Amino acid sequence: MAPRAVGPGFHAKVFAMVKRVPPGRITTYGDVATALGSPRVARHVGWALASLTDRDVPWHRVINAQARISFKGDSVRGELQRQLLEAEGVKFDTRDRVDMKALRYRFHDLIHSDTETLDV
DNA sequence: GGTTTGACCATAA
DNA sequence: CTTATGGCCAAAC
Repeated sequence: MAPRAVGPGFHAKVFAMVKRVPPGRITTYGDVATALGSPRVARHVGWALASLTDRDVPWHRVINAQARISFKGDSVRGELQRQLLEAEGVKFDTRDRVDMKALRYRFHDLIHSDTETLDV
């Protein structure tokens, strides 16, 4: 694949949004997508990051709603992401899960917190 | 310009 | 808990 080196449009928003995430914090694709205006574009968020390679975008701070690292096929990226997060102080659970409730970074109050998943 | 795909999410079983 | 299915939308082919 040969992605463009310039801002493809939607990706630009994703990149800018991910750049907002402070170190030691994590966020989910859905949150980024919601912050962009539509929670349905969650797939594009990850897909946009897929085009990333060496940029100022902390893609490793973006995980899925399951509080786990998502990767389809190449597990190498997942291991790398885990190392990058650990380097920032993010601790992983025994099942490779992070404390989303505490580390989840919210871009704005635009996200509905109606459904609170009470687990554990 | 139609088809395929994809680092997802929510819901159901 | 895990697995399966549908949906959603932009970019790549």
